[in-house]
Amino acid sequence: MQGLTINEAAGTTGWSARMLRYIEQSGLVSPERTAGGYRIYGAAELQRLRTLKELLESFDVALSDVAFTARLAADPRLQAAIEQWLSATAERPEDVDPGDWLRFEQRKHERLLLDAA
Amino acid sequence: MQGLTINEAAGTTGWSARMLRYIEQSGLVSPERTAGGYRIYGAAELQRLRTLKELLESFDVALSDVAFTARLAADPRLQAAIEQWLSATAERPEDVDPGDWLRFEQRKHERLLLDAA
DNA sequence: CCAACCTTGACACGACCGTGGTAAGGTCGG
DNA sequence: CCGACCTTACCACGGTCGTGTCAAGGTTGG
Repeated sequence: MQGLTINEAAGTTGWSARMLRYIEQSGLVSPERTAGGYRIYGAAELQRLRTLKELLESFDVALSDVAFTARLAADPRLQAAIEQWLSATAERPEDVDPGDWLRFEQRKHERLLLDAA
Repeated sequence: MQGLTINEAAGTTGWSARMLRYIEQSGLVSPERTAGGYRIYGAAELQRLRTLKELLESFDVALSDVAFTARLAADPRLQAAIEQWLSATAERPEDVDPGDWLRFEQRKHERLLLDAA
C-alpha cells in the first residue's frame, strides 16, 4: 500500500474526505490510484494538503482563487492580458483607494466577523 | 460636465448602468464624481470599461478573477505564498493532466454550451 | 421651478462554491 | 469469504456572483 487511504489522509490533514475529492477535482492535489481505483496519498500529497489549508486560512483565500492562479500561471497569454489591463489603472495609483477592492474581496468574511461580534 | 453620466457611459461601453456601479464597487473602474455625487466617466474610464469587457469575454474570465488578480498584484506576500505552493506541484509536471483544472475552471460554461447544443 | 436624470438600498433570481450526506456498488486484507 | 473501507453519483443547503428592477429621495440644467 505504502500510502494513506482517503479517510486516513483526511485524519492527518484536517480536511474531510469529501473535500479531498473536491480538491482533486479542482486539479490542486491529485493522488495516485490503486489498480482498483482507491486514492493513495503519499507524503508529498499530505504535505501539500496541509500547506494548502494553511495558505487558505492565513490569507483568507478561496480554493477557486488558487485554482485560478494556477490557470494564470499556465496561460501566459491570459496572465499578460490581465496584468496589462491592471497596469493601466496603476498609472494613477494615488487615485485608487487601496481598501476598495480589498473590502470587496473580503466582504463575505467581514459579514461573518460582524455576525460573530 | 466634460464626461459622460452613467447611462451615457453604459450606452457607449455595452455594460448596463447596474454593472458599472458593480464594477466600481469591485474597485476595477472608479469614475470621478460631481459635487452632487453623480458619476462622471471620462475617456480613460470608457476605454478601460471597453477593454475590460473584451478581456472577460475573450478569455472567459470572471470579474471576480480580475479583482483577485488585482489583490495578488497589490499583495506580494500573498502572491509569493501562492506561487510557491503552486511551484511544488510543478516538480512533476508530467503527472498533471493539464485539462483537469481547466475543466474545473470552465465547468459552468461547458454546461451552458452543452445546453445550447 | 421642474422634468429628466442620478443616487443608494433593497429584493429577487439563477448559477456556482464549499460542504455534508446518502445510496448503490466495487475493493482491500486477513 | 467477508467486514470494513473505498468508489462515483446524486440531493441539499447556505452563501456569493452577476444581473435586473423598483422605491424613495437628491442633482442637473435650462
